[in-house]
Amino acid sequence: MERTKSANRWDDLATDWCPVARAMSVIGDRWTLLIVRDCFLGKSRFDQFQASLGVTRHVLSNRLKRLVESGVLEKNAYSTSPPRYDYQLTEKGRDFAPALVGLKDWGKRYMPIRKPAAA
Amino acid sequence: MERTKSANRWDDLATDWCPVARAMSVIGDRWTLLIVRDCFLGKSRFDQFQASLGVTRHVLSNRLKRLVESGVLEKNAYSTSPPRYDYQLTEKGRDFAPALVGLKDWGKRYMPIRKPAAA
DNA sequence: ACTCTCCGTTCAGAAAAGGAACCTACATTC
DNA sequence: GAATGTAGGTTCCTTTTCTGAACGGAGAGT
Repeated sequence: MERTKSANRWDDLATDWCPVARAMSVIGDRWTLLIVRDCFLGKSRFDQFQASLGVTRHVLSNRLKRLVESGVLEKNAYSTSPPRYDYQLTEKGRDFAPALVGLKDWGKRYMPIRKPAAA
Repeated sequence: MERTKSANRWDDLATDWCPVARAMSVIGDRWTLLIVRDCFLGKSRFDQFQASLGVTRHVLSNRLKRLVESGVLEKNAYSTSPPRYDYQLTEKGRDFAPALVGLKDWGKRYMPIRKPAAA
């Protein structure tokens, strides 16, 4: 593991001077932010995320793992008889709400809905 | 909701029902948001972004192209004698400020600076 | 015993990102 | 007037990540 090299690659964002970059190191990967959005919309289970996003199970698994590691989500067993888990927002995750609202407002204003092709 | 094929892949985000997802279709790719941040910090030229981010020129070129296409940035010739261009935020880009501030605040609060390894 | 659901993991192939060199067009210096 | 430098890219090849689809395990239902 040599580090001490790159000027600033993606994996170094966690230690960047800029708080936006550090935020991106947690939620900047493809799909991650949309998983968090789904959590705000009440989704909490693997298959719910998968159905909602259409992301591959492989990537979803990876993203959930990273979100738990970074303290945005918590993995809880909601059933032990069949071992089942769900993912809940932590305080760190819930406090992401203002940023998400900012993105929502901008998207609402500047990215109006367009139909995919035609009627 | 028949979608004919993909439930919801990355490239379909532009037409998603959710404004956050539509926002992500513009600024959700790796590095894109940090380019926008750099614009807010006064950077405007290709090599400035490249030096600031450490992203490859190839990816940077692609991201700038897409940001111009989506109306977040404008490409202007600031010199014709040596042909030189810079990238400026449009109104759409400038109005991204609240979202960026939301991310900054969250990063500042929940992603404190950690030193890369040790001295 | 067979099937179903939920929560993943594994594998091969496609797409994206990384790294470095190269190119254009002008300006400067030798 | 040939080499050198600078800004803004493009091209090429390798490495990493994502996709798509199948497989697995641990109960539950029938």
